[in-house]
Amino acid sequence: MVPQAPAATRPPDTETRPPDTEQRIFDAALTVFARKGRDGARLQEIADHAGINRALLHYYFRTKEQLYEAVFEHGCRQFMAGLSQSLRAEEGVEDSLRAFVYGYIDYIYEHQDMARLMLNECLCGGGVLERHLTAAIEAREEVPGLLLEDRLRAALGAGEIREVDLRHTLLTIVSACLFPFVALPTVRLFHSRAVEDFDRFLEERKAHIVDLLLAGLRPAEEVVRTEALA
Amino acid sequence: MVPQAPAATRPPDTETRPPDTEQRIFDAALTVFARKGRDGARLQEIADHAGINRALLHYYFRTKEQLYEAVFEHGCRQFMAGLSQSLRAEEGVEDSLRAFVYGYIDYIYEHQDMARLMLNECLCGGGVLERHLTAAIEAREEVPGLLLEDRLRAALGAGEIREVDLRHTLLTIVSACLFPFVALPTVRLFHSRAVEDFDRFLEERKAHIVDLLLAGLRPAEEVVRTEALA
DNA sequence: CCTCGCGTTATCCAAATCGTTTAACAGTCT
DNA sequence: AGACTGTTAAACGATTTGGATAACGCGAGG
Repeated sequence: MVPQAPAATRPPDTETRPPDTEQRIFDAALTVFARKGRDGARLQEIADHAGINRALLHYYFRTKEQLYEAVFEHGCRQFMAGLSQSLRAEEGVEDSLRAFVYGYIDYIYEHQDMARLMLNECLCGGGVLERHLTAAIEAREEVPGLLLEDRLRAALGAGEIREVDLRHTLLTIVSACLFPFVALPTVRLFHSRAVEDFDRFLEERKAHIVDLLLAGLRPAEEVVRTEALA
Repeated sequence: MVPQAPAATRPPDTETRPPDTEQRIFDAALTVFARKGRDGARLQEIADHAGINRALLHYYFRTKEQLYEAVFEHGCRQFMAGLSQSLRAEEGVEDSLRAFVYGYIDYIYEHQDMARLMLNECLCGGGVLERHLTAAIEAREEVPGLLLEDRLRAALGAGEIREVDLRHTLLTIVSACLFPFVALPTVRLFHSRAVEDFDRFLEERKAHIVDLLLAGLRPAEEVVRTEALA
């Protein structure tokens, strides 16, 4: 009889010293799946990355399919939760936007593999990703970005920003933050800074996005004032 | 002795009726490689997509590696050439930006698989993509976007746009145009329009990007004028 | 102390699948 | 008829997956 996932029996949290093998498998699988994709990934490579025997993968997760599902489910939930938690709520629109961009880029930087895994899912249909995301949405879990959308909507109602399509604006913000990570090899060719000092490149990027967006959303009140004076 | 790629002997263009098998293989391989990646793609699936026998793949391209290389090389060159050709040169900054965004999105729409294939390459290191791109750049081939960068630089020098980092601005534009395609399954969840009527969604997107960018780049001359009047 | 259970490894196995090769077949051209 | 080309069916070897087995180390508990 093959024992079921031992995680179910570990909650008593014995005094043993298993150096968190399950987490190491998660990390290794995430890395390999993100690069090679669901089908391209080899169990042997995952086992090597985790520094364990291949048979142990079957001990924790019976099949490759279940491993992928677990990695995606676990990673997705943790990713979304951690992300929405790291995005502090601010009062004003300007501060909200700045906090989002800075928090988003910082978070993605720390979870690049998860971002790549999600994108990989998108490339091959996105069935699994869609399922998990809709489940997260229906479960009323906090979806990052919706908070910012609310802020923008309020600001738009108050005339603090121009009349723009909020959904498209939000998509543009996310694109500007996320795309450089997933397209890094291409970005490097045109952005020497991203090669020499990636951290500094990201700081420049944050400032640029906030600057461009704030300028793009600012209401053209000066024009009105000018016309009023004319 | 296995015959070399018959394309080399076909230039006499015999009166035979081979319904362009090579092109069908290219298209099928592009589709499958873009979704499953270099390792994840199966020759059987490519053959099925092309409606041919698996052995015929080896008749045209000796190995899977060479097939991938050929698809990438051929597709990449054709993609870049066609793209830079479809981006008409305009005089003013505003028209240049508009032409770029509209042309870029239209072109990507017609070549989504190639875009996805390139991104897939990025996800697994980007070695092949980097090699082909640097080769294209060194060969002085026209790289899409550089023309727009020149226009923006000139406009910046003439004070027609705000003082911004051109490289980051260009990256933001490309991100805003490209990301929705590669992340489509996710976008669909938040953008109902992208599900119901993708074409109309793209039209909205073009208009939004141009609008936001023009507003974000417009110099705050009204403020100056206002101050001058004061 | 011994024994048991659990995490772990080494090893092996059957079945499926993959990439590749070979031989043969059906046309067309000479 | 013979040669050549595009194509297919079949087969080969290597790899991958899922699964099983036995054994080892080691802490917990009797």
